[in-house]
Amino acid sequence: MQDRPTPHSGSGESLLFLTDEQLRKGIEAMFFAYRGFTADPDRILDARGYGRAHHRALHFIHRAPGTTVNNLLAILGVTKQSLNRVLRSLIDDGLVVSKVGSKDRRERHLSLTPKGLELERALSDAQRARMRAAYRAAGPAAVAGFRQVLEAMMDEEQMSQYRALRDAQT
Amino acid sequence: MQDRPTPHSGSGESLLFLTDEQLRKGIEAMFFAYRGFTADPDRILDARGYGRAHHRALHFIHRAPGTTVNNLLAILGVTKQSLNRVLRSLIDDGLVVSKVGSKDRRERHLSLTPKGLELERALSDAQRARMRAAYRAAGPAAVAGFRQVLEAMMDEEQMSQYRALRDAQT
DNA sequence: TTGGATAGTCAACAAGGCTGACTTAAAATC
DNA sequence: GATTTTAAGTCAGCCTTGTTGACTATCCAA
Repeated sequence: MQDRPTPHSGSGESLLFLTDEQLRKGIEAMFFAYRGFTADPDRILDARGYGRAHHRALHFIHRAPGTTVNNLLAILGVTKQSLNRVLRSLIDDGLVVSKVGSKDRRERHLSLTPKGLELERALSDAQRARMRAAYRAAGPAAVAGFRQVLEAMMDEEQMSQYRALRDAQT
Repeated sequence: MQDRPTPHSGSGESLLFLTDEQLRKGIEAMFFAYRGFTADPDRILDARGYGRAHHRALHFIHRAPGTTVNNLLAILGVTKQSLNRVLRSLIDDGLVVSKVGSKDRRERHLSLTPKGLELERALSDAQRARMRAAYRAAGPAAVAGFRQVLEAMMDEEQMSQYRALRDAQT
């Protein structure tokens, strides 16, 4: 395997631990871990005929009940039609309700029905359980580092969306 | 799920930081960070008419030159047809070569052409640059924690694939 | 009051997953 | 030597989820 001792990463200030080798391990860890991260919800979704896109919509509607379609669009970073299709099936199946805005009647305010809350709960329970197990196995110090690196990996845009959610509420 | 209390500090304290709130932040951090993680390669791929599937194939062929189709199938976790479609375009475009095995002539051994190496390099340079920036911003201790949590998040299967690649090498 | 901007919907298409059935060639086994 | 298994590839057809572009409804400001 041609992983020579970092031919081109040797900018003088480069810290000792930032070899291409180390970075590559981080990249691959991210790839495989993301698969684990989504595996449990994926199984639940699959059994009910939904996909990851439905999960994302449920998650963020749950997080910010009454949010508008446009809001959700920005957070999910997809196009209107992509979201609309997913939202349509969730609404038709009675998991999400869409209410015309009272102030601005162009807007639709989204929220979960009891049935939607139930599925969201099942999904997030599964995902939290895995996250909890990983956190416990790694310990508090590792968790802090984990979050720091993830946050440093985001774009400005993602960062501000993340921050808004992170600091909101509860 | 192995939710046994782990042998580190006091169990009271170790439970304290595992609130649903903390877990939720971790989940959302993972979601937004993964977007950042793939953003740069996605732009490069898009410009050349490829997708993430092509990136994954190039990455793992680069990592293990001479690997077989079956091998790649296992690592990527997709079906033959799915991989074949992607591989076909990479071969037709002259980025990947498929050579009949000399020992077992049923097998096809895959490797990158100079052109394939060039694209792989562009993609991994971009991804490494982001990872490097994140690592630098977070510091060595955070990086260790980052890797620990990610590894704890994998399934058994992913873990062994990851380990094989991690420990292989040079 | 009209013209532009904004929120949302709908139609049609593409990428990349999937399953299942089948072929070909080679290796392994009986 | 005949049979079975394995590796790879192919065809057909499906689904989800991404895309663009055109359209409707509503609001707001000139």
